Amino acid sequence: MSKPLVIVESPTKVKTISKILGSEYIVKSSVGHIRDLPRNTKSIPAEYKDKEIYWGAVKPKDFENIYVIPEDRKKVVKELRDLADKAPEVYLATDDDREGEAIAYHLKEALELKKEPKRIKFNEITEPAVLNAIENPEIIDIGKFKSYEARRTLDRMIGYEISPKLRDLGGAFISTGRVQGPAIRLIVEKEEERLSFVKSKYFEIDATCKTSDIEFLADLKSVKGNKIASSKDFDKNGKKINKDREYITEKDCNQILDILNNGSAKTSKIKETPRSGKPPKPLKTTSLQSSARNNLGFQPRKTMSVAQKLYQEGLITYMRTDSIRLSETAIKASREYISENFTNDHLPSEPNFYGDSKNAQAAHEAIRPSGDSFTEPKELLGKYKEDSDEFKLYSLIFNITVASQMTEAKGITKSIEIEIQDDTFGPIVLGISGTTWTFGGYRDLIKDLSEKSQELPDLKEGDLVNIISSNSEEKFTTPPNRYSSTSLINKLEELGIGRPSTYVSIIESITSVFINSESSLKPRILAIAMINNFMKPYFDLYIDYEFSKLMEDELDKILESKNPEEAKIKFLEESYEKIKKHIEGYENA
DNA sequence: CAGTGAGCGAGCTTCCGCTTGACTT
Repeated sequence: MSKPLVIVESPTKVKTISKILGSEYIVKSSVGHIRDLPRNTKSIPAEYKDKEIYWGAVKPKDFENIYVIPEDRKKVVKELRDLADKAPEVYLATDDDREGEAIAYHLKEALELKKEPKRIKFNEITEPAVLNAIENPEIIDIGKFKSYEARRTLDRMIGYEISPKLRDLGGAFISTGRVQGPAIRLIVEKEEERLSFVKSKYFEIDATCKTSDIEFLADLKSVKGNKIASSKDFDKNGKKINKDREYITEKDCNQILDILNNGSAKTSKIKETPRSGKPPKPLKTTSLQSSARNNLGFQPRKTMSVAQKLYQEGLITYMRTDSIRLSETAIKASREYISENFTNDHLPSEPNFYGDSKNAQAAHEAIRPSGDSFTEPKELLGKYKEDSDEFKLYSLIFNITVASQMTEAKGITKSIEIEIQDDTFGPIVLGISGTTWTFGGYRDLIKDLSEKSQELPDLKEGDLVNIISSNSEEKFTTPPNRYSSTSLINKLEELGIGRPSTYVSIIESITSVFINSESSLKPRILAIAMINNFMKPYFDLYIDYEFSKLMEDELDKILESKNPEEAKIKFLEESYEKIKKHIEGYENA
C-alpha cells in the first residue's frame, strides 16, 4: 500500500514524471540543494562554536565539511523525510552531473535513509528514458561526490581567505573568489586596452557609378595593385601592420578623387563564387542569452526569467544547460515540422548533429520547444499577445531549433571590379559585390536580419562605366568595446568559469565594482586598484584565466581515483598550502 | 569636571552552485 518515492530537483519535472510513472509512484522535488556549508556564523552548529574550524565550515582534520540544512530548506526536507520513512524504496533522480550527484548524496544523509537509495538518471523526460532508468538503478557515485566536495571547499577557501584582506583595503562592498576575481579582471583589462589604445586615421573612398539602366555605389578596393588599408591593418598602438596594404594619405585621397571624377572606367573583372549559409546551432543558456539580446533586446536576467515562465508552462525544455545536443525526440519533431511546411530540399537526408564543447557537463539537452511534436508559435496567440516577451522568446527558440535541422542556404556571391588606369596610382580598382541566394534552405524560416543587400548592375567584362561622383570619408580605428553583461557571460563560459545557473548572478555579485549601464560595463577605480595593486602582486593565481579549467582537471582526477576521499584531502592540503603562501607574501609585504 | 581618544573585544561578513517564488525598485 505504501509507494516508492522518486525525488527530482525541479518541481516542474514532477508533473511530467508523475504522468509517466502513474499512481504507483510518489514524485517529489528537492527544489535544488538541501544542504550546504553554514552560510554565516549564526548557522554554525553549537557543537563547533568553541572548536577550531576553517572558514566557518570545515574541520581541520581531513578537511571534513560541516553541513547544515539552511532554515528555508527545512520544510522541504521534513516533507521528504516523512514520505521517505513510509516508502519501500527511494529513487534519487537528481540531474546527471556533479551537482546532481551531490544533491543525491545530501538527500541520502538529510533524509536519514536506512536503506540504500536507488540512484537513477535520465537527461530527457520521455517515457522510455524514465522507465529505462527505473529498471536500471545505480548507487550514488562517491567519486563524483568527493569531486563536488573538493570544488565546494576550494571555493570557500579562496573566497574566505582572500576577501577579508581585500575588504581591509577596499571597504565593505567588495569581495573576490574563483569566479568573481577573473570576471572583474576581464572588465579591468578591457578598460586598460581602451585607455592605451592609439587611434589611427584611414580613408574610405566610394564612387557613384552609372550604366545605361542603373546607378550604384562602388568602393575603392586597391591602387598600385595593393589593397587599401582599413581599420584591420593597424594594431592597437597605431602601427601599420600589413606591408602589402596601401596606406593612403589625405593628399593621395584628393588626387584619387580627382582622377575618379575625370576618368572613364572599365569593368575589369567579374567573379562568381558559390556561397553557402550554415543553419544556426541549437540553443544553450549562453547562446539563448546572446540571441535574445541581439534580436529582442533582452538583458540576460530578463531572458532567463521569461524562459523560466515558458519552462514552467511546459512549453520549452530546461533553460539552464551547457549542451546543444538535441534528443531524438526533438530531431524527429523538427523534421516532421520541416517536411510538413517546406519542400523536400529543406530536409537534410540525415539529421544535423551538433557536438558539445569539452567542458560541457550536458546533464540537460539543448533549449528547445518541449514535447514530441512542437507547438507552433502562432498556436500560442490565444495565450500570449503577439508583442509579449513570452511569445517573442518562444518564437525565437522555435525558429532556431527547427532551423538547426534544415539544409544549408545556397547562393552565389558576385563581385565586379571596375578599373581606371593612372600614371601615378597604376590601376585604381573599385569594387561592388553582393550575394544572391539561389536556394533559401533554413533561411526560408529565419533570415539574418543584419544582412544588407544591394542590387548589382548587369555588367560584362570590358563594359564602360560612368562615374558620376566620388566621395571620401576620414575614418579612425576604434578601441575594443567594453563588455556587456551578455558578452562577459560568453567570455566566462569560454574560459570555463561559472555555470549556466550562475551566469546572471555572477554579474549581479560584482555590480558594486562597475558603473552599470548593462550594455557597457565600466570598472570603478576600486576594481582597477583591486586587480592591479592587490590581486596581481599577491594573489595572481586566483585571477588566472585558466584557474577554473585547471581545477576541473584536478576534480576529474579525484573522480577517477581509486580512493576519492584520499585524493580530495590531498588536493585540498596542497591548495591550502598554496593559499597560505600567498597570504604570507601579502602579510609580509 | 567634561570631553576626547586609545585600546580592547565581540560580532559580523566574505565563496560557488542548485532550485523557485517572494520581495523590492
